[in-house]
Amino acid sequence: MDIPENEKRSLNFIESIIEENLRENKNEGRIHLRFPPEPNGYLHIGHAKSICLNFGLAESYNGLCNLRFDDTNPEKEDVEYVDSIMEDIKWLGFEWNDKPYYASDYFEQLYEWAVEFIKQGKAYVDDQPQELIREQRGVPTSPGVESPGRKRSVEENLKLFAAMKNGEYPDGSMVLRAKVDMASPNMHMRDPIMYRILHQKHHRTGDKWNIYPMYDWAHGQSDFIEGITHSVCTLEFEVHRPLYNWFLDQIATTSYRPRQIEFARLNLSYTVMSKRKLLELVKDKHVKGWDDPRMPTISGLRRRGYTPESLRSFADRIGVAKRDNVIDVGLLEFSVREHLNKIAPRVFGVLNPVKVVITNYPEDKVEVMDLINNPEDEAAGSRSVPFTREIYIEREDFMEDAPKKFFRMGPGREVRLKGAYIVKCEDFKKDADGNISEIYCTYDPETKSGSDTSGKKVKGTLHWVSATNSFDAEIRLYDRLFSDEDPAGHKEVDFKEFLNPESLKVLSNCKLEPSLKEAKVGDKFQFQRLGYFCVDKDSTE
RNA sequence: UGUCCGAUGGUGUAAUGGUAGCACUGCAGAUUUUGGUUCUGCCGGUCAAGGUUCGAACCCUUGUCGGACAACCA
Repeated sequence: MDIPENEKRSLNFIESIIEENLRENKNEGRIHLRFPPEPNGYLHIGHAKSICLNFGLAESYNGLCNLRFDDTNPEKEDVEYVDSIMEDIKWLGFEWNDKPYYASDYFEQLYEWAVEFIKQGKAYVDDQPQELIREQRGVPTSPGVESPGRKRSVEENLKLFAAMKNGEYPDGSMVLRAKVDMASPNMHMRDPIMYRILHQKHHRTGDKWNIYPMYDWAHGQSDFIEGITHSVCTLEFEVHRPLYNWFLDQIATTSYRPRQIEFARLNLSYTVMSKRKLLELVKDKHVKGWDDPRMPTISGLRRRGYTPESLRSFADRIGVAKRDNVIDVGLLEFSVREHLNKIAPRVFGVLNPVKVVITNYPEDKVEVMDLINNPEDEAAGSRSVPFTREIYIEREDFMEDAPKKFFRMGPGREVRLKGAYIVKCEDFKKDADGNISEIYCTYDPETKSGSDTSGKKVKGTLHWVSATNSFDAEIRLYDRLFSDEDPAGHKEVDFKEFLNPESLKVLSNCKLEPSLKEAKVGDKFQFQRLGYFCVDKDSTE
């Protein structure tokens, strides 16, 4: 990376740690990260932050980044999620090292290590009821009490553990616990559970296992097996770190150690981020699926028209630190607009049309106007837009009694039709309900766009679409899903109470310029003076 | 009454003992055939009190506030 010294970006705290480790040649100077999603839901913008962080760190330090599915809880996990996760990471533009890894691939090794633990007296089977174990663990402010299982002989433990594995006991009847310290002020050190009995089919290992490792026993060991050097996770795992290190110290035989580093997860205003709540929105049909354009999922944002670039620049902008944060959702929205402004072709679309008749324009004439596609990008070229006697403009662009600051059309006012002529409103007609039904204008032939010889200056420029050379389309207007800044932050009120009833508006009678006929699913456009739109996957001819 | 973590404008994030900067937002203006974009300017901040030091956002102490931890979830 060739960054001039004076423009050198300052390091975030994780980069500082990495550079320090590089200087001291820790782990032979290797940099190896991993992104470890549990395949129990779709990835959201918070995961995008983590993906950009982990894969980005690997990129900038010439290291590697594994994709590892943390699939140790078959009750919640599914291949559907595995597939969507891989798709989202690829779409974001990152490549994982080698192949997708799975914690479930290490079940055998984990089991062997556990047996070793038992032999060394570092683990024991506890057959007490779950409630009792929980009770004995105590509370953070006072020590727990030791389980009678602690005194079980190695032989007995070995026998019991093998029987657990062989499916001889029912779910929940026994666990394997590490013998650490029941008096530790850190709850995670109070003889943590390493294995539970679960007669549950796993999406990869099938019926092979009747016991499954817990997070703490699986995660650090997986890092270790894969040679991970920096294991980046979110703040809530901070208290797990002593246990993470303790387990590693028991199994490591060299100085190599992965190091767990915690950062603050992303919070976004006006949205919910927990997988549980997102799942609830999907299940209760408040949205049309995980990829509903209002969802903060990566697939939802993609469908909404976000680009990978915009998400990556967003991730850059929000930074990485350890303090809790709430990012203004406006910053995310800014990031797409910023990118789309540069790449999206400008087109004309009239969402809420009202007809305008240009009375002095020949009835059958069709003039082909040449319009610039993108003022931000000369290479984008231009396109043809037909201009005719009858056109549509936006209903909101006409006002019968217009105030001074209203620069658009009104009786007696002149405005420019962008890329065409300056027209003057001469008259209008209303229907029985008092709505404007038709507007009558005259145009000035001297004012043709690009060859204007009139010298006229007008305040307003409107977009328009030919009434005879356009087509109808359904347009969906999306707004924020929640009307409250922190929908999940109210103890007494369910977050769903804050659902924005106006988050989706479907407009059916919109008029689009002919060039849009060619548009394909995923294509993004700026409807001039309106905003950005993209072709949805369920679009029809 | 425990342990751990954190605290810089409205929101994020830099400054790592030496001029508190950047981005978003907001406000004002300029340009503009998008009330867009772009450009310029402005508003606005070191949680508190002590200490160390020539000098502290930064180091120390105490306090305050916020968060995490008591699933056979991750």
